[in-house]
Amino acid sequence: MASGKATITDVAARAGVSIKTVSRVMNREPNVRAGTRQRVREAAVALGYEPNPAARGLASRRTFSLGLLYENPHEFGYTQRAFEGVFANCASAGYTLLLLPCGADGGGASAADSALHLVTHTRVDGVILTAPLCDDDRVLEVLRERDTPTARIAPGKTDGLSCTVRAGDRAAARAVTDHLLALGHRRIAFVKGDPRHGASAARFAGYREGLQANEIALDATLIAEGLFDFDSGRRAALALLNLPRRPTAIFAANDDMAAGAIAAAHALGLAVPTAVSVAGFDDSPIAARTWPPLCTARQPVFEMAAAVTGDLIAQLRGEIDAPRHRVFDCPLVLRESVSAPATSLPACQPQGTERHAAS
Amino acid sequence: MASGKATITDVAARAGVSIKTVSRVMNREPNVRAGTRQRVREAAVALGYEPNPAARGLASRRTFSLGLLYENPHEFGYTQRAFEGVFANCASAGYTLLLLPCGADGGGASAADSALHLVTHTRVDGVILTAPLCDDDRVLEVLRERDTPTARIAPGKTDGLSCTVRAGDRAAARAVTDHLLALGHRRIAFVKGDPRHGASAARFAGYREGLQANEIALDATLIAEGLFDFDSGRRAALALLNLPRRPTAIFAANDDMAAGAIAAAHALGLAVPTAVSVAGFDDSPIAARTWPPLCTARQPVFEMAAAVTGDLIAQLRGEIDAPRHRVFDCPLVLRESVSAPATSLPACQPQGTERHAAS
DNA sequence: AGTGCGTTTGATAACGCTGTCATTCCAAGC
DNA sequence: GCTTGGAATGACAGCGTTATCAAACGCACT
Repeated sequence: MASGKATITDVAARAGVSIKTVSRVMNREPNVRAGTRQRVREAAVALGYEPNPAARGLASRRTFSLGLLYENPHEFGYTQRAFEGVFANCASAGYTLLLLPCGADGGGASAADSALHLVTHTRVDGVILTAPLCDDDRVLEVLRERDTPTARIAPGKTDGLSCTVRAGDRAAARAVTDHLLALGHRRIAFVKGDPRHGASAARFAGYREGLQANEIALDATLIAEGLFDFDSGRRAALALLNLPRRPTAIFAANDDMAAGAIAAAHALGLAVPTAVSVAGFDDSPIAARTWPPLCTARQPVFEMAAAVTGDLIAQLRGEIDAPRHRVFDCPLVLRESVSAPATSLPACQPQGTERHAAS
Repeated sequence: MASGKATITDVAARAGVSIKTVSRVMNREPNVRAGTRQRVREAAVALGYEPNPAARGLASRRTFSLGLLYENPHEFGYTQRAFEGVFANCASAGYTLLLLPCGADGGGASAADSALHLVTHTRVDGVILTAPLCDDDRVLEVLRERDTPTARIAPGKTDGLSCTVRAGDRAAARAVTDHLLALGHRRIAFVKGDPRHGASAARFAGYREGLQANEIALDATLIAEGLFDFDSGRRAALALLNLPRRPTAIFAANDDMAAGAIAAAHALGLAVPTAVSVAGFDDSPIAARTWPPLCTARQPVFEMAAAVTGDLIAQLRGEIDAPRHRVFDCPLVLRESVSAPATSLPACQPQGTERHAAS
């Protein structure tokens, strides 16, 4: 049965009603008698009827699709997890999802141009922005001009117009710092994240707060700049670990950089966590794949993305008036890359000493 | 100028032609005088006209969108790279891309149901399947029933109906094996991939071929089963490295499992590559993030995905008649996880001895 | 000038649905 | 029984394109 060619007219004929009533049933509109509704449903199923999205879109001036705009991520695995969360909610709400990578390494077009394309050419009903695009003024302006409802994942600031979701970055970074302090670390280095991301500053603030609460002065030599990617983390850690008085712990603002820090430690023949502890942030897929596995704070990206997508759809449906702003906790994930500092630091057997200088 | 509300009628009026002519110009159809074409183009630009995809889809019975169906991948990072490649070509050809994760961990619906949804509800013009879905008979049947042009990435077998692209798995696995042999390894273990992937058998065949060419008998105790994910690689390596006569090298059928093997070696206090060499396959993002970095074969996923997408679009446009089947080379990537075997194996300083049993 | 034929253009009918508004139905109230 | 008003239903006009087919055009030949 059902060759996918049935139209609303066929269903209407079979159910003995007008096409308008079929339309009402398919769109879950009120004011249809229960019996009628039932009959229409059965006819639709029997014929394998699926509304034609193009016709629906043309008549209703909606596309039932959302756009997810993102930059090619330094944060390894983040985008995919966010996508899964967004998709989960789109699918259940009957929305279609368009991904749009953009930015320098994303494929040519500027972020604002991509956003423009999304709203003019593709005509999505709403747009979801991930960091750092969600703080890009030109992108936001384009979307505002077109009155496109927008949701933002991990923005630096909320704006009272768009739904947002973010992690409790400061509190979680504070918890990681407290954990290191509780183990006895006093020289804790911090590798900052990409300054374009709002989360970077918040995580750094949590780190500072933790030190302050323990009356440890901020040591500027222990603060390094990073960009959220593996290599910037590796380089930052290399510099930190070559310091005359090197830190006993490195807290990197995300896992990818922390993985880089672990690699740097290995390269210098410093065992983790014996010689130096390393903590990250996110609990991204790589956190469980380093050796030793990364101690980190779990950012529930899937859940965050799903939640904000739900809010956006609710807004599109007019179910909520004011935009929602959600904050998710990031629980500490204890893994082996962190331990109490050694009282003295024995020179460790370097690893991979005999390795080649390879391509 | 251009508020995105201009219709084809506006453009026609401004250019002084009929809407049909505008349509012809917008669709690059022949038989329009050069001057007319020019005038229409200018009018369209001046008004900021963008064709309405819904109207276009309704009238032409096409959606100008493709679906990418994939299982939530064990292969870490693979899907995202494939997506980028597919997207790159869709965007330049004016196609829109719909991602559809499916399968057990993808979000509920079975693969065949997802495929059905794609062709009935979303009505994509074509579908791209990644392994292992591209060898799923039910999925293929659904698509064939609906006459949906299909492209397949890394299928086990070609079928003469759909465009395909795959890596030269056997040759590349052979090259990795040869490399290990050339360094002097004789006890080379192999961790197989997910048997549902066509690539698994091909890579294993390459490994066997390499041994055979060097007249080394296949040692069944050195063959382990894996599923392409980190943990199955870790477990397989753990077993192999606990063998009475352990291998001097482990060749895992993909990088994620190889990363697991490295973790296993570390856990047993075996230095990589001093005590045991580890090679992977894919050159996925994790390959550069392990310690030591992974020696592997580079599978050009982006390029493969882009190529097969181009073929699919060409097929949709009727530019090619018979489906194309492409094979991509996977060049060897030399990195530090592989070296010549030690003549004798000194007991190594175990790493992370003091680590906690953490959560 | 007239004829023929391929090229260029346009009038108009779909495409399958939703929005608007009129109509019908039905139970309650007098 | 007769009104009344809200709930249920339907007729019909778009929505902005493409497809069809006919008309007009322009050029090379008689």
